[in-house]
Amino acid sequence: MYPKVAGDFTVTKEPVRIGRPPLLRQTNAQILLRLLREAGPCSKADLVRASGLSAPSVTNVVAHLALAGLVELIGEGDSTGGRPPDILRFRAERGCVAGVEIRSDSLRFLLADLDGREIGQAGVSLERPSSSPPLVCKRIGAGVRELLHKLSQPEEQLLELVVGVPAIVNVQEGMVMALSALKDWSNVPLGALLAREFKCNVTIENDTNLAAQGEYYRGAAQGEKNFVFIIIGQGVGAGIFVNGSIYRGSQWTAGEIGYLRVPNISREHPTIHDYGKLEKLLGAPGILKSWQANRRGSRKHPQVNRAADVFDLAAAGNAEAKRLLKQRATLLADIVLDLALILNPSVILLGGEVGNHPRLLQEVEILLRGSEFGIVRVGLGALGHSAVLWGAISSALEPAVLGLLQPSDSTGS
Amino acid sequence: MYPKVAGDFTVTKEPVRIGRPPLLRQTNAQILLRLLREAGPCSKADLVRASGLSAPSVTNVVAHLALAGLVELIGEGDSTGGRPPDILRFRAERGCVAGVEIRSDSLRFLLADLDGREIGQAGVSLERPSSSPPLVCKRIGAGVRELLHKLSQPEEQLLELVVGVPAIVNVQEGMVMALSALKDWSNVPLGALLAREFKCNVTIENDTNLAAQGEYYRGAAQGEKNFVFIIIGQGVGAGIFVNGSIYRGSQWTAGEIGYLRVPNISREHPTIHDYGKLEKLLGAPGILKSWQANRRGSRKHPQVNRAADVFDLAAAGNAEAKRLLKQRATLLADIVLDLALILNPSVILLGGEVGNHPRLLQEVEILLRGSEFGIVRVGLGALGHSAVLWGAISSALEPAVLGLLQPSDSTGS
DNA sequence: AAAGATAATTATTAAGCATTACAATGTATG
DNA sequence: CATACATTGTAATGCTTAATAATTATCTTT
Repeated sequence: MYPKVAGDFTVTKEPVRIGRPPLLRQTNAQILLRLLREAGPCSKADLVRASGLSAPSVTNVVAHLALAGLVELIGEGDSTGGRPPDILRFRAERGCVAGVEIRSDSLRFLLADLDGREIGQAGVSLERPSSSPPLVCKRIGAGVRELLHKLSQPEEQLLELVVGVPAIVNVQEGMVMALSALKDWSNVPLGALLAREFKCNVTIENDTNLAAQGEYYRGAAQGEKNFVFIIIGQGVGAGIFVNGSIYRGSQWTAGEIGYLRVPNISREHPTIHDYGKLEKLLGAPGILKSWQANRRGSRKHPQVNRAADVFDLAAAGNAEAKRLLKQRATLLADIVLDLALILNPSVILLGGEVGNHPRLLQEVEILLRGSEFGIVRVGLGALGHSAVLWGAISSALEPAVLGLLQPSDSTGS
Repeated sequence: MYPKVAGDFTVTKEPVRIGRPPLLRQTNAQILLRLLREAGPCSKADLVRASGLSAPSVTNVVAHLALAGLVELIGEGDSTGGRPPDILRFRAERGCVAGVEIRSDSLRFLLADLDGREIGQAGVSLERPSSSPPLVCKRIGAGVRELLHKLSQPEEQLLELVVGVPAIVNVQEGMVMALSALKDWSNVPLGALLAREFKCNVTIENDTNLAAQGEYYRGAAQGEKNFVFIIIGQGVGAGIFVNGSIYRGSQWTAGEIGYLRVPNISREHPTIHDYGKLEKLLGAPGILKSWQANRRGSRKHPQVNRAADVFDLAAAGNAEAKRLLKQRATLLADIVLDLALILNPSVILLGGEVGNHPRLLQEVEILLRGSEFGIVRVGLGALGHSAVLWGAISSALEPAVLGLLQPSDSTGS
């Protein structure tokens, strides 16, 4: 009497996350592991109180976690009037994760255990500034392997690798889509290339996004679920955090604020292979250029090497430098206000060679004073150059641990 | 040997979502119900195939759903070579949800069943433009009750009420924080006030956010997980969708783009109780004011009543109107580009009395042509005035159905 | 009319958590 | 120093839920 509709179901895309019995223990294993990692070593009884699970369940889950090598007993604790507890510990040495930062002229590596504690660092410089993708992959493979070996970590220990690239990145497919600095880095399947070098999972991510993640993980944005990290160095970019995680947009280009139209910026159409007008002014080269253009060789106009030197001169009282600083701060204040109005973040952090200067922050704060709307705390990033690597480590930790939890399904019983 | 750490756990904020046995059936009930609602009436066998669950489990879950009144048998279907299936149906009439829109001079009501199908509409005008909160609450109570009665829905049928307000809203606490139009609407606990009128759950939300939700639900943004809906009427505001849901920011003020600093806007500090400079230009009053200021009573400058009339004149070829249109379109194009650069949405929709004009869209599209960056599809909202109400209905549906699913826990057995 | 196919139900088995009972090992106290 | 009491952890049993297998019901096909 009613038409068949079975066919409609075949279009269901995902396999549907069904609730089978093992789901319960997996869920509880995640919860107990998280509690253990957050609270540090503790007893099963502590976990019982913290989780709300019954004691036998905790015992059962802990046994499975121990079998997966994620947890171990480290002896007895002090008694509090009864049987002394067996103290459990998260085995952070069960595996390690690696963060890689690709810069225009060098590579940086950071290795950390499953608690996110640094095991070792390394770096190599790329002889030619614009090396080809396959060569960079080889260098990354060699660099990470060397670091592992130096720290006597067998290669199987490496569970997750996250790479930060100064480019627009399709994270899902591991594709580097466009890189303003290097022309031959368009549509490079970096994830696939690196997957050949390592057996572990490889993730490619935009470096600015990772820097924001790093500040969230152990920098100036801890606990801030919605914030923006503006990085001003050679170019200008922003990492946007929304609901506690990186926001990438619909085509992976969120946060490309180098082309923003703010007051005092002439209108022009953004193009991919060139810096935006705003970026040209606010970036380090733009500041140096402006300084040199006005330079008359006097003592009031000393030679400088870095953009930050100009700001230092301003701090020292140099009038011309102060004028330049104020001009750039005005630009930045407009960006900050626009971001605050659109996104209403709890804080906007400044970073990068230019952005990390205290005097610049101070000027911006003065310019923003008096607003009733778009109020936002502005601050400096706390991690400096290492923000990207720590963001990579941070992104790698969760999938690494989850990966170790899944096989416990098959090893069960 | 090791210090006690039990105390650390007491600071754990949430009660922790533990995995107890009932979780499984709840999860599966949600999944089956979603499948049934998406695919329309079907048999248990169809659900078995679609979900991956076993037939007995489906039978069990369906029995519970039927007990909760969410599902019913509507007879036998056609056989496909064997026993004819019992066709199941989602009982959309199990309850209803209401959407309310508070405008400066009127209230609008919309009632829908659990399938989101309209049951009825109503509206009342507020005699005084700035009515006090308690009075508005009474009007809402009376209006919704009257509508329910007219449609012979018992009051217990109403499961969820969502109210859209043209103000900044703390959704979590149901507080109307600030309303630029009405001065006495600061820090009004509208949620608490309305909770006295109705026994069901009440949610307060910003009207622009709800309008975006509406366009996502059944308008021009269906399937767009990241988009922005710009509404230009009296003022200017934006509803931001991120990862498939409303983004509200850290202090509920995301999308307040009326104060944005774009080119050709003089810098000023945003204040809460006044429109922003940009808002003053782009809003309907600003357009009318500009038109009237240049007006010389000639045939080339006819009297107009609405801002959209000016755009109509531009479409008809009036040179002065075309100039005005282009000027405003330039402003809007700057906003659109900035939003596209920061958020990289898949589409930006225009709506509201002014924003919904095709000629304005056309001009903006022309101005944005040529950009390689910040490319974004621009379009018009499809729902017009009813977007807010449909957004309210959309937001109400999920919690309403989930609310009916929970008690099935206690009614079990 | 008999055989085969599809739908739904009814045991039966397996996995997982809660409750209860109990063993192990301390502290507190007379 | 011996006993009572507190705390931790484990073992045994029962409840919830889902998967598997077997059974029944009903229709189509030959």
